[in-house]
This record gives sequence, structure tokens and C-alpha cells, in this order.
Amino acid sequence: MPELPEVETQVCDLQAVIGRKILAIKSDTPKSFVPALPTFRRKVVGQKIVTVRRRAKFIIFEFASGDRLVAHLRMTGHFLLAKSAAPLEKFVRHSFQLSGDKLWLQFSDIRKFGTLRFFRSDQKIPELEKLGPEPLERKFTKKVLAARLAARRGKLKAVLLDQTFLAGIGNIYADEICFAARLHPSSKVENLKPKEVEKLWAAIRSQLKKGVKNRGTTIGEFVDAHGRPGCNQKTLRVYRRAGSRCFVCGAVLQKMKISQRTTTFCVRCQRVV
DNA sequence: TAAATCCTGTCA
DNA sequence: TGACAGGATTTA
Repeated sequence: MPELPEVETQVCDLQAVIGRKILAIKSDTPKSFVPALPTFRRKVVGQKIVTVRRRAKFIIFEFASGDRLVAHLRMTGHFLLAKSAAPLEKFVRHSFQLSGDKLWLQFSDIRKFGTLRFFRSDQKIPELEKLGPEPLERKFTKKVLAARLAARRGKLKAVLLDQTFLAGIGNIYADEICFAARLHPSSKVENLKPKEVEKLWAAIRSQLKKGVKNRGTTIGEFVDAHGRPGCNQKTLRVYRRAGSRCFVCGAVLQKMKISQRTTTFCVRCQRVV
């Protein structure tokens, strides 16, 4: 679930850990750590957090030493801020005890796909090197999108989901972006006209900004670091609405698989190009 | 380019 | 009981 807006929401809340040292790490799911937990613990315990930021769907904790802890929430992961060591949710897998006033950073993750990785200050983070631009940054202009699209072929939704093309979009926002741009998700990007690229650019920006403003989409279990759900789900137009009627034209929404992902769209509103 | 994989929960 | 779920990598 967590896509750019959900990760951004988490990072915003996690500013509360800045200036704290990690005193101890407890985990019942050691598989999530790279390197393995004993080494990870040796490298991380005692380090002071100086920044917490987002890149694509990654959360990067930077330490005073320059070393970094890179977390990925995958499908069901999320951080929680707790005032005691007691787990705030049933599926808390890891817990970081922090220095200062009582504060624990917990990591809840039903499906255990989330990852926590350690990198020394002089190490490159290969996954970050390969990422495409941040869609909400100023320098991601219509021109940038047009230039990147010109170098690609294939189905629009598959391209939107590709993190090396653009960073941070997942299944929910990909469907909503296609609908907002009135483009069918299986449109071929090589066929997009300048007008359509412009609509696509505007849709990417507006849908992601809306998601951030609404503090994420909660379908199932996403919550912010205080355990509160987001409210972007109330604004969804197509995602998971197959079989229901389009809010715009009343046609029954259809679904298909693109890149192995369920894709919902309106045949009447969204044009195949 | 598609399928299998990592897990566990929910819903039909 | 089986299909499906927000992600991304690995393998064929």
C-alpha cells in the first residue's frame, strides 16, 4: 500500500525522532535486516539520527556519522511512535528504543515484506541510484516528463509503475492518475500526443499532491506514525471500484491485469491511444 | 514479459 | 477453500 503520499506522511511524522540516539533494537522478524541483525545492531546502536527523509518509497534515516538506515515499507509496513516499549499494534515486528524522553520507534508489518538496511557513509545505495525523478519536485516539469516518455515504449500504467521511470507511484495512484488524465491504462506511451502528455503530467502532480494533503490512502491497515488512518480513500475514483459505476459517466468500471496488477478503469471516460 | 517468490490476512 | 491484496526482485 504505501506509495509516495503514504511514505511522505510517515516521514513527516518521523521528524520527531531527530536528535535521538538508538539505544536498543528488538525484533521477532530478523529476516527483515540487512546485514543480519547481530551486525546491524552493532552498526546502528549508539548512532544519533540527524535527518529523516524520503526518496521514492524509501525512508532514509541519516546518522551523525554519515551512516544511513534505509527502510522500505513494501506492502504492509509502517512506523509507529510509542511512549512505551509495549507494541501499539498486533503486528509490530521490530522496536527501536530511543534516547531522551520516553520514545520507541516501532515497525509494524503484517506480511513481513518490509526491509531495514544499513549503509556506511561511504557506501552507495544501489536501489537509489536507479530511481527516476521525484514527481513532486519543482524540476519535474512537463518537459522532463515528455523527454522521459519519448525514450520509452509500452503500456502507460506499466511505465508509471516503473520506479526507474518515475519514483513513488504504486497501484492505487497509477489507476487514479490514468483516470484523472482520461487515458486508458493500456494506452501506449509512444502514441501520446503533447496535449495528452500535458494532461498526464497535471494528473500525476495533482493526484500525488492530493494524497499527501490527505495523509495517505487507507485501504486496510495504513496509518501514520500516530496510528491514525489517512483519508485519501474517500477521493478515489476507480481504484478497487470495478463493477461499480463511474462517478463521471455512470458506465460500469472494468478491470484487467497490467504488469500483474489489478487495474480498474472506465471504458467511456478513458481513451486508448 | 511473465511468473514465482517473500508472508499473512480478508473476503467471497 | 481459493483468490486476492498497497511492492519489488529474481528467475525463466
